[in-house]
Amino acid sequence: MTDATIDRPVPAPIGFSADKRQAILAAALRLIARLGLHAAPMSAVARYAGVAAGTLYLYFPSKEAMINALYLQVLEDRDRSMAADAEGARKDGAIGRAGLWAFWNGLARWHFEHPEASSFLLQCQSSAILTDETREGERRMNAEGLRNFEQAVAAGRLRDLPLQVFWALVAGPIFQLAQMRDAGEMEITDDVLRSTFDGVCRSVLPERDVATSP
Amino acid sequence: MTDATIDRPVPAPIGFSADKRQAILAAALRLIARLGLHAAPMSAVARYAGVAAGTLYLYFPSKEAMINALYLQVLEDRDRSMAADAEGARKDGAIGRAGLWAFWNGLARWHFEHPEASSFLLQCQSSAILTDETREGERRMNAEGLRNFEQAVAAGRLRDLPLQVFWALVAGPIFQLAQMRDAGEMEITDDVLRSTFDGVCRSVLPERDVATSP
DNA sequence: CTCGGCTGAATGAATGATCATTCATTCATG
DNA sequence: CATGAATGAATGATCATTCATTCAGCCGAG
Repeated sequence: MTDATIDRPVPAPIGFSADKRQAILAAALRLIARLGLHAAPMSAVARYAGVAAGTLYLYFPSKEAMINALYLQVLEDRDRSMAADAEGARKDGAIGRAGLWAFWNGLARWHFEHPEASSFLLQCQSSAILTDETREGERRMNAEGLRNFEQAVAAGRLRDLPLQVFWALVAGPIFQLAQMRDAGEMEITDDVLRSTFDGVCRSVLPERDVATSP
Repeated sequence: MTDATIDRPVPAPIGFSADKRQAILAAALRLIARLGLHAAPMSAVARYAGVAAGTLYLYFPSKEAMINALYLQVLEDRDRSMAADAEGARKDGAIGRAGLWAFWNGLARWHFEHPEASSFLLQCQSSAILTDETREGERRMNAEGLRNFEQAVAAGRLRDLPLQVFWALVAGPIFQLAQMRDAGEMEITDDVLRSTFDGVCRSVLPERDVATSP
């Protein structure tokens, strides 16, 4: 038993087949969005993913772990999508109304174009199912955004607000619209997005930047 | 069997003992807030309420019905509390910054002073457990507020926004703060409330009213 | 005032259903 | 043939819900 025998003790570091893992997560997402976190049995996830029940446990140690993994993956998808949308608003963080639009619209559009993922996120966030580790992972993901935020505040390109107040004012309305949409209480039109964004600008931008452009 | 025999076919119209019914609902609220909608078994609700498991079913036909009843009751509590807080802002609907403060602060304070009830509401709203009937009941409860809103818009005391956008801008930030608080990510101080409210004013009040008072 | 029986709220052990999870077995692949 | 991913029936645990039984309080008769 030399040191060399310790090489790659586990052949596949994450899962066996990335496709299958993905199919499982996609099935879980759909079912949880449709039925709710409570009423989505693992057996149904397996059936929907086209695998046997036991297979789920080759990829995830438990249902809770699967949901937590899915949560982080959905967050990553959202971040990636927002980063792509923000291609225009470049580098240094030229906030102002246009920069905020790039950020806000990216977040809003993702939530409205991915209703299942959006519903899943909102359910997880208010359900005591996320572990401390997952919440820690989320915090780490947001570190860069936090840095940009502080920079923008320091440069006077955002009103001087605590980060959490900023997030509540910027993201809170989006999540609220998403929830009303999920409840079938409204449809999200471009007009709704525009007028909500206009309100958000007034709440977090310095006055001189509010009216910069439609 | 005359018509007279039909008198009072059921002695107690709602439940048997209002106290016991209340104890059950209070227990359900605490447990669901602490453990989450999924992990709150009826047996635990019964134990916590100091009654036997079977007793729950003398007061509610099912767990789902119990949760829906609790949801409507919590909404009524919140409305009552907000109405009491708004004693100052009287009659006609003198909105402006002061009137909005009466409304917004009432809503916000209730959510921060009743963390269990607040958490319960947020869980229900994103979990597909509310029936159409319950949602209809909620809509009926909000009818008066809707009328006041339309009046205020017509009188130019609120910016001309669709109702849902208004609600997203006013309530969305509160719910987001409540959720971050529930996740242990922040503490709600008076400063946080003040600066959030300031942002909300900018987003929904006409400019002339934004700076009326702190 | 007292006693015996009656009512129906309350009980909690039992039931049946549903799940998450396991593991002996299968089978495709190298 | 050997490996190990995949299977899916079986397991054990947990629940929501039921129902036969209990018993506290009430009422009419004596």
